[in-house]
Amino acid sequence: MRHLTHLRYIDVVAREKSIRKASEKLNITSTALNRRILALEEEVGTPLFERLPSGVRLNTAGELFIQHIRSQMTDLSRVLSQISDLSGVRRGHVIVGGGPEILSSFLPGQIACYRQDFQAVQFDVLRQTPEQSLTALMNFEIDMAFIFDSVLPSDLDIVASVSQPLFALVHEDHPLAEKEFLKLQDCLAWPIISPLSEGGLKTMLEVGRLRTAANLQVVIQTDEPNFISDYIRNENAIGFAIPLSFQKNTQILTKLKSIAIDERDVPPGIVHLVQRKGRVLSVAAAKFMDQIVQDLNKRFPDTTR
Amino acid sequence: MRHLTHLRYIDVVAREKSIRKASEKLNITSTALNRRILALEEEVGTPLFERLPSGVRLNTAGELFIQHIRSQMTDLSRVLSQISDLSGVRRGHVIVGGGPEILSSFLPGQIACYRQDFQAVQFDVLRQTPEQSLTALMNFEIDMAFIFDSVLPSDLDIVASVSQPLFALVHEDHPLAEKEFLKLQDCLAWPIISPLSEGGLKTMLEVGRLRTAANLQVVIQTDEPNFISDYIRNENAIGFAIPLSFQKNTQILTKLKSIAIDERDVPPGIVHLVQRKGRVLSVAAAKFMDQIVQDLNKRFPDTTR
DNA sequence: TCATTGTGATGCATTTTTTGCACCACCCTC
DNA sequence: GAGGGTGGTGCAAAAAATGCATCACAATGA
Repeated sequence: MRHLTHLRYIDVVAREKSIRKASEKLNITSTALNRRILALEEEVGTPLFERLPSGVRLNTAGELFIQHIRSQMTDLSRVLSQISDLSGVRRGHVIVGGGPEILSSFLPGQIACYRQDFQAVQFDVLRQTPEQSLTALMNFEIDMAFIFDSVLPSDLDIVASVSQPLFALVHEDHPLAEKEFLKLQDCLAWPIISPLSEGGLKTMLEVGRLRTAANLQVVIQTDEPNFISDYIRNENAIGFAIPLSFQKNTQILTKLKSIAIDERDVPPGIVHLVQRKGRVLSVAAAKFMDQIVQDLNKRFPDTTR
Repeated sequence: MRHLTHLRYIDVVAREKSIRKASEKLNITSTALNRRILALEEEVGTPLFERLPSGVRLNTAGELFIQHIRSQMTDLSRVLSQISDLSGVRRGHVIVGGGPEILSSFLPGQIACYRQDFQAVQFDVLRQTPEQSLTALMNFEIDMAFIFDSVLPSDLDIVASVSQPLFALVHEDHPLAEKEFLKLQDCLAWPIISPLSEGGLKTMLEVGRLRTAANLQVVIQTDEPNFISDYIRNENAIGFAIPLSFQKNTQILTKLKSIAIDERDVPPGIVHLVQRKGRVLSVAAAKFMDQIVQDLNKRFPDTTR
């Protein structure tokens, strides 16, 4: 869409903070791009960028304008999505952000399920920290995000919240494998694979550690669910995960067993599904969200929305 | 703004329901306009207009699209207004709709007051029936409207509501002129100038008529405040108005007197200041609204918001 | 029935706009 | 002060938008 292209130019310049870099990304000359910007500033009647020796940067007017541009672009794609929905084929582009916890088992399942019905919908899945998700939401870069156990600003709409107790992952031959549930103290004798990044799982485990004064033997720190599951197939170590990361997934649990940690030791974390406040999503994204919320409700009846 | 021009083209075609007529209005050839539309439909991927022998008409996709276009246009002008507000000079364009009741005294005073501070703001004042105001609001043709005693749909935001009792207008030499207030029965002996259009004042008077079984001698029907005031300077007739139509206006009341009608005879009507639900107005329009609401609160302390 | 008048669509020449190349002026780093 | 980075500009070529003349079609009216 030609119209969109024009807007995208400005957007990319703002992101790249350099006309030349942006021009490469857009496959046009810096000249053309530069003149476009000059023309736009002429039309608006005031400069939108500060010129620095190292590139350009949005000034206050530019910040206002770029916000408008971005909201226009997403609005347009929403309308186009609605329009093609009229003709029966649901098209669209859904962009989802989230941490490693939901990227391994839950989200792939959801998207596969959705695409059974609507083949023309394309998905972008981004691995992000909670902070990245928040700014991406505000900049209209993603449609929705999963945020695990993090402080949420007020300019977000929480679409669903699901409580996630901590589970230990062990090999099926592990001495603890037959237990129904574990106290954190039970893990002291074994090597521990701890989450790496701050927040989320790591915080949950940390809380448990402080509560129970358990001196866990952390031998590996990583956030990769696949690494964890592969590793505990080799050594009798203990990994940790939340149900969203392994439920319904046969692959990751092969020869493994998940055991609930006593909630008195480690209180459950909460995963929020959020979107930018007040934003109207495209038909495709909205329906996808619906599906997720319904599925969460089915699997975790205490999900709130 | 060039960008805006493109959007306006489509908008005008939709309004005129004819490419040729629209092209005249836009001072371009029908060819150019036609091709623009074809190109746009190409980009969107589906026709937006039905071609009829008598012109064009929006189809469903077009309706969706035009709504987007209009919201984009007003959004853009809002952003531009915000941007120029950054540099201290408040620019902008405020479009207000309303019935004759508010066009005579209240609105001119408000706009004059506002423009004392902000000379660069331009106003459009449209005389509209309540129905016209409502559709104009929904189509982004006006920023705000005054609606007098009419049913309000739920897709409006009521910014302020002010209760307006009925007043009789008589010449200062009129036998009734010295009274503090009037019963409707007091008016039976004199020629009456009644409002013409349905709704608003007319309805108020009608309610009073039914309640008190007063058989008023209607000799003239008109909605024009100026006509009414001029006429009762000549014949000892009685006109009717609400405070918003004559307050603070020396001109219209010259040699005239306004007398409150007993509220037990005629219950007060309500004037609502409304805007499209959820719409963010330009700085100019928003500040103007603020001023109005403040002024209404000062003059009619029972104003609700 | 046939001419008239309205509608939107299209081929082609013209005008306007946009783009790309080469180059300038500037700033920072080394 | 050389080198590499930035944005800005003059000029010619390329691309896009426009206008004219004309077509096809439908409704209207004599």
